[in-house]
This record gives sequence, structure tokens and C-alpha cells, in this order.
Amino acid sequence: MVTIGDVARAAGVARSTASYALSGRRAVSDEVRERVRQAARDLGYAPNAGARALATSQTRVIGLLAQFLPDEFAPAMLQYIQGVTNTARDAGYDILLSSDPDGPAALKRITDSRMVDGVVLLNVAEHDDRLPVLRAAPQHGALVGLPGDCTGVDVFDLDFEESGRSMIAHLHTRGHRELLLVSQPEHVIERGGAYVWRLQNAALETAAARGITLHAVYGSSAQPEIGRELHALLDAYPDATGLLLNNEAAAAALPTVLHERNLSAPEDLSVIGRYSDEFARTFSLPFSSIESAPDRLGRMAVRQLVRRVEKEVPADAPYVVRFVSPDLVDRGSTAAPPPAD
Amino acid sequence: MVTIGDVARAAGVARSTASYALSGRRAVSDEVRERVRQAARDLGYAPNAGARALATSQTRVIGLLAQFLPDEFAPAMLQYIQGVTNTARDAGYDILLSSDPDGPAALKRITDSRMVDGVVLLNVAEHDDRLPVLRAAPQHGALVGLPGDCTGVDVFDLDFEESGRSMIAHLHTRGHRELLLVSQPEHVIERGGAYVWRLQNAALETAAARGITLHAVYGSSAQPEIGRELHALLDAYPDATGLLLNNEAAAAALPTVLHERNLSAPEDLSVIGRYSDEFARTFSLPFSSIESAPDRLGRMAVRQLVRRVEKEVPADAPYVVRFVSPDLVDRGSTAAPPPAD
DNA sequence: CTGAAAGCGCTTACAG
DNA sequence: CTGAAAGCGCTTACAG
Repeated sequence: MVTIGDVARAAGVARSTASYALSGRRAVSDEVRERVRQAARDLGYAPNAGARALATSQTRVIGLLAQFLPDEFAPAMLQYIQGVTNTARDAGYDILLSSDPDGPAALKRITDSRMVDGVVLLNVAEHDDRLPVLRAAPQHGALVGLPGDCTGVDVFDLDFEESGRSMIAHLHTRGHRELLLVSQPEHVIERGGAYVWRLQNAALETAAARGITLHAVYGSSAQPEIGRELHALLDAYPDATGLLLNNEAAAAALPTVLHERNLSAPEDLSVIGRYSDEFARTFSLPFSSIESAPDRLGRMAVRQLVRRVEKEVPADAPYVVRFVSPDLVDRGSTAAPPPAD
Repeated sequence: MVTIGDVARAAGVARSTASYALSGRRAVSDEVRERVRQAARDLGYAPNAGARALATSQTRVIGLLAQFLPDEFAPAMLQYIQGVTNTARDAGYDILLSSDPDGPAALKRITDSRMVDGVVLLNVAEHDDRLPVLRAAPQHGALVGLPGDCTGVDVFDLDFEESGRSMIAHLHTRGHRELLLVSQPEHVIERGGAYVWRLQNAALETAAARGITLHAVYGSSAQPEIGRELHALLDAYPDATGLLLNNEAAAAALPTVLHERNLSAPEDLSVIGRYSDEFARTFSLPFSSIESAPDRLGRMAVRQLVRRVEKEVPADAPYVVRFVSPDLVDRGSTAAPPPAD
């Protein structure tokens, strides 16, 4: 391989000079700089990443800790990964992707061995086993998802409380008085998926305050189970006029369920989901939805992380917890309830 | 950070001895080995990845070059990524994920800088710009997808020719004489997506040989366009009794289209797709399909790559081109054609 | 403005 | 069975 020594020799200068000429971290005469650059180009020089990391203690790699959980809907996960990966690239960082089911072990390994300058944790749980590892690590971390304890990390998440409130308010305003809410499976909560109850509790509170009957249930995160459950739910509450979905699989299954019941939205049933626009397009979902903004959250997390890694932010700058306000994308699936018959 | 020097000092031995005790690459007395291990454990020692890479010229990282193309269906892509990532982890490798739209540049950068021991290329095109870069690189590469020129790389792909033949044969045997085939968009072909015409041409040949009328068309890779196109297609060929799909978006859209037309498979129309079982579950697709085996292909690619990287295979071992035989997963969506009316 | 040297943390021949 | 030393390819104080 061609090293900086080869470049220096070709340019007739010392290795240090070649290094400075290339990095610009010290003044170099125009003539020498040009000679060095030319030599580097001619030889096809590329700095060895390991050597540079050893010398600078910087890898320009960000660790991305994803997890493909059997009770999460994988296509939704993909959006976050893309958001993080694209932003990192634009900022000049590569992504080391871990999908190890043993998140804490994977995180410990890549931070201990200094493979990364910082990490982004996806799908963060209320009590996330990866957090103690992250706090003990010398690298910074940014989370997508709100844990119970945010000390020492930057946190980004959708405002699920506000999402729940606005879903209810939206339908209440249009005259609905009995609604259904399908959340993620209960074991997602048990695993610490706080966003499930954050949205649900806020929805229940708002419903109570507004005199709305809200039936909140947990649904499967896989087809075809969730389709059957939706049927059962609609059978059980025939008077409900609106359906709220905090469950991607349920949203994906709903068009078929409505077809099978010969219902349409919003004529027979108003529907609001919570998923990304990209997700809506992939699954051709015609329902209005709270934008879950995975690309935006991924971008925010990476940006903040890079700011810390590159010390653009003072070392004692307080850690941030930032919520993205829910945005309702109107796809015309809500209206006044149908006249009672 | 704790270095091997710290471990050596704590164990009262030389750094080299500590290194050997930990790696096992040279005999070390039981007593010393135990002392070193204990010290390493006590101090929480983890070797510095950069330093190790510099010393050994091995990173234990595999580059994964994915591309999220606007005309490909992202959820299908995810399966390959998971297959590669999981297999790599099991083999003791981490994954450096690139989704840079400029694949050749990204590949050149990570190989030139020695960030990876080898690379896996996903979604390989007939004339793939990344291949010249890969061939010029010192690292080995494994491809998922068949390029026109396979020299210098190991290649893994589904046998699309055989897939096309078997789809036709399957329906021919059941008595069908007029069929439809929906492929990926034509620009996928123009971009070099050879699998599109590999399946299509084989299907057309087999159909001709068996006296079957096969109408082959290109379909969009996004909803809702593809849904409209399916409707138009079924309108245009009312006598066709079977529908073949080499287009994930079309498969995802079909259940709704059939509902809207009040058709069911296989009573009114026999259907065979080409996608993974995981994909079928995600989208709740009730159609029999040729298993595209993304996890298996990802696994095969990583295994072969690791074999080369670790020199378990002689340096002059011939490169392989391996096709996975299509497997028809029967979901009961094919039968004899309905009686003509 | 430039160079010689030290050092980052490993591994691995070379000696004993 | 163990140790002292060289070397991997960089960057960056230290000198001039």
C-alpha cells in the first residue's frame, strides 16, 4: 500500500511536511503543498484508517445500535437506519451497524475497542440495558427514543403525549364521542417501550377530559394476527366511529380489514395512524397520520452527536432532550361520524 | 484507556507475554496465562481496534455496500442487510454500512483506507460501476446479484432463469394457457438490473415452448401507481388465468386490487410471486411464491468472503458463481384455471 | 517554512 | 517458557 512516506519521498519532503500539506494544519509553502498534493494524487494515496485512529484517537465512525426485535415491525425500523446513515455520511462519518440481539455486549465491545467516536442508540427502552454501558463509555451517545433516565445522553423522540392528545382532539372536534385506540403489543411495554403508554395515557386523559369514550387495546405487531384482532375489535365496539392506530402492523393490515367489512374511511369510520409518510407510501396507506419523522429524528441525533464529538459544543453543555412535535398529515380519512342508525 | 502495557504490568510480565497469553498464539505457562487473564479482566482490558488493525493489517470489519434506490422496494432490501449483518456477527465481524448513492466512491474510500477486510456488494447490476473499484482493491469481495463479468469476485444470486421456467411450468401443468408477468420497472433494466430480464426471458422461452401465451409487462415499483397498472393489465387481458409477479411492490398491492375487482386467488386467478417468506409475512401476502432467499444469499456471501479473508481457501481457489435454486412456497394461490364462460 | 523524532497501542519475529 | 525490540502508518509537539 502507498503510505505517507511514499508521498513524502515522491514530493521530496519530510513525512511530517507531507502530512501537514495534506491536512492544512500548519502553514506550508504553496509550492510544496502543490507538490505533495500532486504526489498523493499520482500515487493514489489514502491514509490508513487504523494508523490515523491510533494517532488521533478519532475514527470518524459512528456506531449505530439497531435491534430487529421480533415484536417490532421491521420496515418501520429501516427508516431510522436510513436517516442516521445518510446524515452521518453527509457529516463525513461512516456507520458501524450492529444488530446484535445482545445490545449491551455489542455496545461495550465497540466502545471499549475504540472502533467508534460516538454511538446512536435506536429503539431505546424505558430501562435500557445499553444505557449503563453507554454512560460508562468514554464516547458520547445520542438516543432515538426516550428512556426513564436521560442523564449523560442526548435524547430525541417524537412527542408521543402530544400525539395522543392531538389524535383525540382532532376527532373530538369533528364530533366523535366513541373511539378505539390500537397500540403496540403489551409485551412491547413490558420490554420498556414507553412510547406505547405515553401516547395511550395522554389519549385516555384527553378523552376523559372531553367526555369521550376511548377503548384502548393492545394489538399484535404481525400479520395476519393483527388483522383478525382488528375484526374482533370492530365487532366488539360497533358504535365506535373513530380508530386510532399506534401500531404499524395494524395500519398495514387495516385496508384489507376495511375491505372485508365493506367499510370505508372516513365515510364509515374515521382513521388516524402514527407512522411516517414513507411508510404510508410503501404500504399505500390512505389514512391520515401523525408523522413519526424517523429521518428527522435520525438526523437530529447524528447532528448533535457530531457536534459533541467535534467539540463544537462546550464539554459542559447540558444534555438535551428534544421532542419533535407531532404533525398530522391529512390524507382525508377523518370526517364527522356517520349519522347513528 | 487501559492498554496491554497496563495488563502486563499488573500481571508482572512483558507486554509481549501478555499479548501471547491473551491470543494463545504462543505457549505460555498456565500460571502466567491465568495471571494475565485475571489482570485483563480486572482492568477491563479491550484491545484498541486501530492499533490492532495497524499491527495485523486486519480489521475484522466487513464493508456492506447497500443502495436504497428510489425504484427499488426498500423493505425487500432490508432482508439482505439483515442476512449479511447477522452472519457477519456470528463469524466475528462487524459491519460498516454504506448507503452512499455514489457507490464506487464509497467503496474506493473504505477499501483504500483499509477500514475493512472485505466487502459485500448488494444489488449488483449487469455493468456495475463498483466492480472495477473492487477488482482494483486489495480486499476480496462477494456479490449478491449477478453481474455480466464475474472475474475476481464470488457471486451469489437466485437462479432467476429457473425461477421463470418453474413459474410457467407450474401453471402450465395445471392447465393454464394464457398468463401475465409483471416485472420490475423498465428503468431497473436500463440501470442494469439483469434479474428482471433473466426471469422474463426464461419465462417467455418456456411459455413459447409449451404453447402458452405470456404477456410480459413492466410495472412501477411504488404504490399507488402499481395498483392502477395492475387494474389496467387485468382489464386488458381478461382471458389470462394466471398472474406472475417479479415485482415486490406489485405483490404488496395485489390483495387490494383483487378485492377491488372482487376476485380471489386461485378461484378466479392463479398467482405466483417472487419474494421472501419474511416479506410475505410482513405484507400478509396469501400468494404462493418463489422464495428469493435474501437471508440465505447474504449468509452465503459473507461465509465465502470470510473464508477468503481468513485464507481458509487457497489463494488461487477459483472464484465461485453460485445460484440458489428457486423454491416455490405453496400458499395455495394456484389451481386449475376457472372454466371459460 | 520545514525536518527529525516521539508516540499512539498493538503484534511478532528475534534472542535467550 | 519469557523478554526486549522493531515495526505497522499516521500525527504532532519540539527544534531550528
